[in-house]
Amino acid sequence: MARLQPVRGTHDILGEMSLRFRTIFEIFRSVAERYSHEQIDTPIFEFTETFKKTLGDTSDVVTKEMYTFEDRGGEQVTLRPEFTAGIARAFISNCLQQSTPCKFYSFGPTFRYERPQKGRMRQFHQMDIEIIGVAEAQADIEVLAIAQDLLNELGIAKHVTLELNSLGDRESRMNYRAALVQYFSQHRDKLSKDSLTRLEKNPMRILDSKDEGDHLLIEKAPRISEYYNDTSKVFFSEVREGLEGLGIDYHIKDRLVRGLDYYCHTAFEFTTDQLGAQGTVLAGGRYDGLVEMMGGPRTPGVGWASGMERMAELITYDIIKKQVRLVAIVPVGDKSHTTAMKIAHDLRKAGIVVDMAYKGNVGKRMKRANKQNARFAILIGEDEIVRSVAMVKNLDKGSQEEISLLKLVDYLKENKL
RNA sequence: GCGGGUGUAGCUCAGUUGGUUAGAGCGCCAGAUUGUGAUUCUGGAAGUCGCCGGUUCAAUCCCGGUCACUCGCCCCA
Repeated sequence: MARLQPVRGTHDILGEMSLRFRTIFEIFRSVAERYSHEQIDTPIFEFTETFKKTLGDTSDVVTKEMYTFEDRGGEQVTLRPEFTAGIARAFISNCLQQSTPCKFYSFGPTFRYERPQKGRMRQFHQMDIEIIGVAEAQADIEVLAIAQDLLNELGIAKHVTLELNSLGDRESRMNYRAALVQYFSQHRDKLSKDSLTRLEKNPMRILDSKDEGDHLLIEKAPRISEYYNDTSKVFFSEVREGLEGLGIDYHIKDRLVRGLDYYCHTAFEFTTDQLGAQGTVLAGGRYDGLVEMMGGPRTPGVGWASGMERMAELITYDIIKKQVRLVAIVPVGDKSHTTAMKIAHDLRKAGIVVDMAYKGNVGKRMKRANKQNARFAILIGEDEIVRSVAMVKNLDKGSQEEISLLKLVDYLKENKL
């Protein structure tokens, strides 16, 4: 059969996957709102400049991963490859510096033109948390607490570990970066090909290299902790103490880095070994330079993003929010249709989930009810109509009894729909 | 963007050392059972063997290209 395929790297979300998404989002929303975060929805596309300015002209995301096009008015626009830039733009556009701290959560599709693999699509969905306007480490701690609560409630915390690092403030990071460049430049001949490119473009990323040969060099490379100035040290220890106070476990991974210039201090990733090469389930950090870089007032910020598809792979079936079990209305004989419809309508108005098939004899309709995992089938024939009753069959038990139409709603509710 | 693997029914997969009608299980549809489902039994539909081209008397099978998926790299959620 000739297939109509969706665009490469995009997927339809339906059936069980849709249930998984909904479960994840509802838990996310519930956790975020408990921390008094408010929802913000920014457009899924922005002027290309918004992303270029913040992500940098040389980053991979900008150079090869953006979905960019010219609209009919001649504007260069880009489908968002991440949330933070759009939210920071919205912060500036809406003059929200007047109402800091801004605690946001957001959710939606995100686009990167990449080669698809497991856990990596061209259109994927992220959940996002940001606190803008707070320079204190409490914000970092709180944002991590949200993440931890989310993972706990999704039942996947046991498969995930928090890797934590500090990049230090700007001064510390610049000094460290210089030291790294100097060190690796002395060992150019031993570096992998990829790492030679990184040395030019993004030297700190060498620390994350998967190349065996690089590992030996990385072992002896300068450590970022040796370059923290006093403010950086204090800030990092505040974050760590805060996490310990809340009982949030973490592992310091001093090779965890961020390439982009606006990142500072806290950087973290929740990773799992259950998703192949794409082990990062949730990641973020502090970005004190971002809003200013976009042309807004100097404003600190911290946040994270999490990939829903990756989460959806990890959650187990028992946590998935099941669809409410429905009641199937089964008219018996053509003359019962109108009354059956009316009963279905009344039950729906009472908040009960009802399905009535469009055709078929009783046997077919019962089969359908069973396939839909209905809890009750309600048979309504002329006989019942005359006596104002319904034959209610419990499909789990196989038993059935006549219930007065007047008591039907109460009966169904009592029997836990 | 780079390298490897895979592509047969809605799903999971057999199969053909190139040969005439391509199979199974599950699912789906129908009947046994026109006022009672999940079990059972019987029957049925469903495939241009991913697509295009090449080699051949003959290609689902061999070769090339292409598309999609997949594993890894780059990078990232």
